Amino acid sequence: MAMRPKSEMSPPPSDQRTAVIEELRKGAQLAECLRQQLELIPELGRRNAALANASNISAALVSSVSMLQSDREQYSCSSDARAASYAAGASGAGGRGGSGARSGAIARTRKARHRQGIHGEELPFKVTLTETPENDGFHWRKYGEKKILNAVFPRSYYRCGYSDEHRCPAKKVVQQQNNNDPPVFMVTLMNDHTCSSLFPANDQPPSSSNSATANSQVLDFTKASLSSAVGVSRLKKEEDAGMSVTVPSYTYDELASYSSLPLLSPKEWEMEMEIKSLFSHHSGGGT
DNA sequence: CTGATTTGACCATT
DNA sequence: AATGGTCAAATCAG
Repeated sequence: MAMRPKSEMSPPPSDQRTAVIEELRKGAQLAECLRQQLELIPELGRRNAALANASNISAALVSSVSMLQSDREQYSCSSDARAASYAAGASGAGGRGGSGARSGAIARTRKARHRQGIHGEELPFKVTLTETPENDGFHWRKYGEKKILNAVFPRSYYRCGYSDEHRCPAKKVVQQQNNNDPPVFMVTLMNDHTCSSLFPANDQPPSSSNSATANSQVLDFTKASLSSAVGVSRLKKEEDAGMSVTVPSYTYDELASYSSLPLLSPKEWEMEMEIKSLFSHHSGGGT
C-alpha cells in the first residue's frame, strides 16, 4: 500500500529494461523447448509433473515480460506488489466508458479511473495466474473485450452477474498469457462481491479476501460466462462434461517467489497430476 | 422470447 | 494521438 517516493524505486534505464525483456523472452522460449523435451519422458507421473513445472516457468516469464513492457504505472504509482502486478495486466490508462454521451443525455458518474475509488483511494484487487479463469464460483457477465497493445491475446472484461440486481461492484479482467496446452490466464479481480453475502451458502463464500495459500477453488460455476473469448474450446469441453474438480491457481506474489524458489514440491505436483490424469480418463465425470 | 455475448464506438487519461 | 475501459445495439443461444 504504502506509496513510496518515486526516487526510491528508480526504474532501470529503458535500454537495460529492453535487455531484461529480451532475456526473459529467451527464457520463455527455452522453457517451451524444455517442455517439448519433457514430453519424451516415458514415465507418466514424472512427465506430467515436469511439464507442469515447465509451464509455470514459462508463464512466470511471460508475465514478467508483460510487466516490464507496461511499466509506466508500475514505477509511478505504487511499489506495492499488488500494484505492480496489476500494472502488468492493466497497463496504462484508466479508461472510462462513455455511455451517456453517445445517447446524448445520461451523464453517469463512473469513477473507475485507475482502479480508484471516488476519492482516489485504492480499490481492492487481486491478481492471479490460473489455468481456469472461470473457476471462482461466481456468476460473471462479460461486458467487453479489448485488444491490448503488446499482448497476443485480447483482454476480456467481466462484471458480477448480479451487479444490477444487487449493486455488486465486483469485476474481473481476464487475459490469456500464453498458448500452452492448458493456457495460463492472468485474472484480475477487482472489488469484493457484495452479492455473495446476500445468498445462501451454497454459493462460494466471499473468498476474494483469501490469502495466497489456500487458493484452490472448485470448478463449479453456474454459468459459463467465460467461455467464448477465453480458451474457448477447452473450457467448453470441460463445462459440457459437467466437471467439478479442484485446480490450483497462483497469486502473483507466489509466482514472484517461484522465480527464486523451487516450484511446488514434487509431491504436490504429483497430487495435481493425479487429479488431472483422473480428469482426462473420466472425461465425463461429474453431475 | 429472454438473457447472454459480441463488437464497434465513445470517452477519459496519459 | 494512442491506449484502455465501458457502453449499448446487434446478434446469438437456449
